Amino acid sequence: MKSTINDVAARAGVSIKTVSRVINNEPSVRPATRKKVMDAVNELHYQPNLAARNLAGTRSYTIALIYDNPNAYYIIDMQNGILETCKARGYELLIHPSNSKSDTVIDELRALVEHSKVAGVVLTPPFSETQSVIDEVKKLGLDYVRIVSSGAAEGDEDNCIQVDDSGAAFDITKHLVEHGHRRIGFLCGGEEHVSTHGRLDGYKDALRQAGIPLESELIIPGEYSFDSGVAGAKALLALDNPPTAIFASNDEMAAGALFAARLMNVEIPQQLSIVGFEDSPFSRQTWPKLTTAHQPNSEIAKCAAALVLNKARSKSSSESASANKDAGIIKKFVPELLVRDSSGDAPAN
Amino acid sequence: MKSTINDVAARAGVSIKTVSRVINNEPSVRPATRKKVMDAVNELHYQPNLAARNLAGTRSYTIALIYDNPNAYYIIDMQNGILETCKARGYELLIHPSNSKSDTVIDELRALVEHSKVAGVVLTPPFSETQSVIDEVKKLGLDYVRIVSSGAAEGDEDNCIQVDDSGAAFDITKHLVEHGHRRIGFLCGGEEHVSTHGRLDGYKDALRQAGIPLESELIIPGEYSFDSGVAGAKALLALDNPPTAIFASNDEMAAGALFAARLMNVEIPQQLSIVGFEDSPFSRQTWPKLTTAHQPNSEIAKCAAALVLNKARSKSSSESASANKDAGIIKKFVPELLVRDSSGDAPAN
DNA sequence: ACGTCAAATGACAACGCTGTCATATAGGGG
DNA sequence: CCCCTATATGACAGCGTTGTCATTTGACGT
Repeated sequence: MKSTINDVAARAGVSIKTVSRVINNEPSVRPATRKKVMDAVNELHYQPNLAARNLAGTRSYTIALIYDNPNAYYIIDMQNGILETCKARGYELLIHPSNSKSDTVIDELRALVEHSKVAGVVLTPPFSETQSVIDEVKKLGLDYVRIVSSGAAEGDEDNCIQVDDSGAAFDITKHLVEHGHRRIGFLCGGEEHVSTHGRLDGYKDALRQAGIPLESELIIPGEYSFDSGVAGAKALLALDNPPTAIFASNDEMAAGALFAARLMNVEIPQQLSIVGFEDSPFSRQTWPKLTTAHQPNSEIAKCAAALVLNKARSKSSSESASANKDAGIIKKFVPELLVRDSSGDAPAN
Repeated sequence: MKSTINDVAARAGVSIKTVSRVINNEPSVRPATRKKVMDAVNELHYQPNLAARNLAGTRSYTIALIYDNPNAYYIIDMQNGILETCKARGYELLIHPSNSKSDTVIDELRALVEHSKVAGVVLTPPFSETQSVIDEVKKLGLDYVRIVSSGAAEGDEDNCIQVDDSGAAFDITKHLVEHGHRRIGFLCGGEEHVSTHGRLDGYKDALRQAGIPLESELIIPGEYSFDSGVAGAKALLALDNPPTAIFASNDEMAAGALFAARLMNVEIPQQLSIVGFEDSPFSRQTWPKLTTAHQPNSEIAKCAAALVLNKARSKSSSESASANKDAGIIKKFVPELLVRDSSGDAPAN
């Protein structure tokens, strides 16, 4: 039933080693031979056995995704993106949810390496932005890719897929400014997230460029949660001179802001514009639907996976040195403004 | 660094086969020997190599989770539950999102079996309730567990973890009745889901038991989406004699109903009670927070995984026949009523 | 003390593949 | 046409475990 390398070798009339060479894209195989083998492979629908490969080779055919994120939609998108790349290249995905509060990741990482061979890991925030984790991964000699907010890429750009939070926040703010808003409230995400700072920076930059003075009373601390969105919006709307627009650091907070507005009988978007960030399914279920910034998570994941796989592969010397193998891998994403119904012109006043 | 079975054998002063026997819980090992081996295992932190096991044995140490569900929270819960069981028992999880619209699952299932050995699969709705998929899984001789709405368990109870939708819906409806509601609207989920019918049945049963006549105008077809919740609630509230409570088939629809109510200036829960189902994160982000039925998804997943593993294991004859190995595995769950703020006494009238 | 037999243990091949190293083969220069 | 060399191919040994089957051990009855 399941054909092995031996079957292929027999059918192609070569040794199993030659088959191995072909399926691993190693050099030193005559084109004619390569074709014979490929034909046999196709006829038999041969697929190399992963367990055997992992056992025999120095390379591994498994990568791990390390995460701890309460946002299920984000994780699912990540998984799907990585899975796509893995499937295409014959790798396996090991998913590894962990807890960023306790320090167990480090140990788990070690176990992962010792226990089953892992070719590389994809780290998502907050692990991707935690120095101790990064250090350990390096120490273990693992190939890795970090998905991070641009600010956290530092001198490690080669191993990062960046998300340009400040750029996207700039765009969003600019969108509001262009609609005549001059007083724009900003609801911050959690202090500990790098993205929080990036988004705030983008907001500030856009105001500065538009010549609008920063007003600290309009910047409210928060923590990426619905409740903090409600609270923040209430605070803003209670000001003597309330803003005509609110930029919430993510969709969940924006949904909270929307509710606060409804509560206080403020019409959206006629009296107040509200925008979010992330384009989570949330943003389509509020009413009105949220203007937000779309973050192509599964595309990001696909690129991250492709990047780790290339890293892992390039270490295997027998590999034919393909020149620009990283072609097509986008390393910096800027979430795109998505105008929906929760934002509009500033009230005539 | 990474210790192998050989290291353990050497340290314990036995052959590797004996070590193998011990770690696989096979009979015919003297207690004293077993202890020696276990000591060595612990001292060396020995973990059997999965690739080798998969390669050598007839058993496999990988199970797959097959799913196609837009609800990311549900999937994540499932994954976490299964992962917990797997980790505890030294298995690996292969996640396999698929598309229920196209018929590719069947082929993918075949590939899964041929390609990498898989000990068993956990099927979630809708695959778990699709006959062609179930048939194929059986044909492939795979061990499987289906997570299904009770109605779909038929004569296959041994392979099912059931969720008692009708029972939970009964409880929810009863809760409303006990608060004096006599006219209760029901927003249906999608026709194609078995759970839709189960939930509706529970609603009907509760009314019947309370001696409340069924009124077809109060039962609105829908499809488990926010929009359909909005539409359904609007329709109900527009009736000449509108209901005093609305039972939405899931939280998303309930959120929609909440919005429709706000729109029409209906106070919740003073003028109208609204309840959902599922206890998704949604239900805590609406305002007021939703009364709903809590479905312990990760617990369900844990049991499902334990069940497949037991099945897979029992086929290995060398296994010491542990009597009631399925002890502790719950095979029928009834989601539990969770009263929050969106439901209350029927208006005095 | 001895034979008996089930229970306990071990030797060894095999799983499907890759890495190493030896061997064969094809061109190119004399 | 032969030798040399680079290139192409193959033989074979592992990787860490389990399955099979042979061998040893110990408890028991005599």
